[in-house]
Amino acid sequence: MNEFAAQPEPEEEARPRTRIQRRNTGAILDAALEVFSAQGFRGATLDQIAEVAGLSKPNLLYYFASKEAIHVELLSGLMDTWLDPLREMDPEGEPEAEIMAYVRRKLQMARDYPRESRLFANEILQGAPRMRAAIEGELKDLVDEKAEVIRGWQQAGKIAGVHPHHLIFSIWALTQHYADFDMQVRAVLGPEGADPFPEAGKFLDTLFGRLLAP
Amino acid sequence: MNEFAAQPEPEEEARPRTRIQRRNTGAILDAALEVFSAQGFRGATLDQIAEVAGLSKPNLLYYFASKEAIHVELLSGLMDTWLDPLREMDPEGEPEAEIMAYVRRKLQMARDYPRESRLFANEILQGAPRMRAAIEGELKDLVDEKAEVIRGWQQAGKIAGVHPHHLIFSIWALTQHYADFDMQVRAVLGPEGADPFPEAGKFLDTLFGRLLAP
DNA sequence: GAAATCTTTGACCCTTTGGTCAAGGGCAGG
DNA sequence: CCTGCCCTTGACCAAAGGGTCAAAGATTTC
Repeated sequence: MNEFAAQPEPEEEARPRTRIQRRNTGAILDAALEVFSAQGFRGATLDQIAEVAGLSKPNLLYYFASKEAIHVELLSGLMDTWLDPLREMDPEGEPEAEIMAYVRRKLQMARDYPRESRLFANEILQGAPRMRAAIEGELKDLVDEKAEVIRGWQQAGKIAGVHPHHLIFSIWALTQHYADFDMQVRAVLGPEGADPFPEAGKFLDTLFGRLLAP
Repeated sequence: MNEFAAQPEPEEEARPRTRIQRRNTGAILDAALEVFSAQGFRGATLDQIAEVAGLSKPNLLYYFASKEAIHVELLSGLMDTWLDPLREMDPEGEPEAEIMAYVRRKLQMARDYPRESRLFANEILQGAPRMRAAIEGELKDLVDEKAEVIRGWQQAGKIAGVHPHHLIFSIWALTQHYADFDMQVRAVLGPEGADPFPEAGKFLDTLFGRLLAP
């Protein structure tokens, strides 16, 4: 062991240790998610985030180096959660059931995590200035991998031979729409359709059922 | 149906008269579309818009009262263009063909007017603070009307009996996705899929063909 | 229970940004 | 070629917003 050893943590910023740090960084990230997803990066202000988090602005900046740092932290944390439903798609499973299950998981995410969906949408809309690498790397790789699985299923005659990448895009578009365009969906459905999701679920079941039938 | 139809021009600001006014307001609105759609309302600055328009900032404000006024002008001009493809759906036409044609028109708009699509998406994402009225009025009314037409077609057994409103949402989601998430689509498809639209068109033809078959 | 360390914040700073204004430039009509 | 009305802009302004800092409060450690 030379004296250059003993580097406890190889990478970047240390994660929160104390109870109080854990609580505050958590509160900040949650508040930031709230504000960024509703206002976009430039639309959000540190004061707003601080207020939602119940902290003072300088206190925010004690935990995060900058507004940008908070945003980056949110996004990088998000990517995994976001891709999990696709990761779970099992190459060994029953093809149609696997895809339908993926659709349902994704719709559930739109319902349960609309803020995350909007944060993501905002970022992509602006050309993903802070996520390009993750999109072109991690995300593309996973999609390519799963597209290959789907192609296999199609060649085995298990499901219809539609373009795998566009199939995945269609799942994203149709499910995230209910989070990202929530305001419009609710406005159009009016008060009767208070919760659009049950009906959306039925609709998507039909749609993908028909699309995938061999 | 109602007698509140179009009045000549009783309201607000006078439209541009002179050649020079027409040219400059045009340049400003085009520049603003460029900048707002790429950066969002708060992300855009008057200086950026002025630069793209080739005018000085005070000169912008000679033509428009405020940043907000430019935005509002853009959005209200947009609404009509945006709904036109749906308006064209003919109740007297052949049901499946009418809907398929609507899908194609909408996809073409996503390809030809991505900035408008993103401007719209930005606005809805933020909860439509400047368009709520138009969404809840004009847009909802048109959608309700067309949903009724679709329901008629379904009861006549011409197309499958899927939820009309969600059918329309699905058309919006699937077509606008190619404009709003363009960056992601291209990143995932990689260099081979340089122009995603031809393949997207084929995919959507299949998808809606299968969905609508009675 | 005092030193050492971690949290918190009031006050402050400087840049950005939406918006104003008075004065100067152009251009049409007489 | 002069008068009057558009058009244009350099110079400002005030507010907002990201970020800093020194000092005061808590906590933890020994």
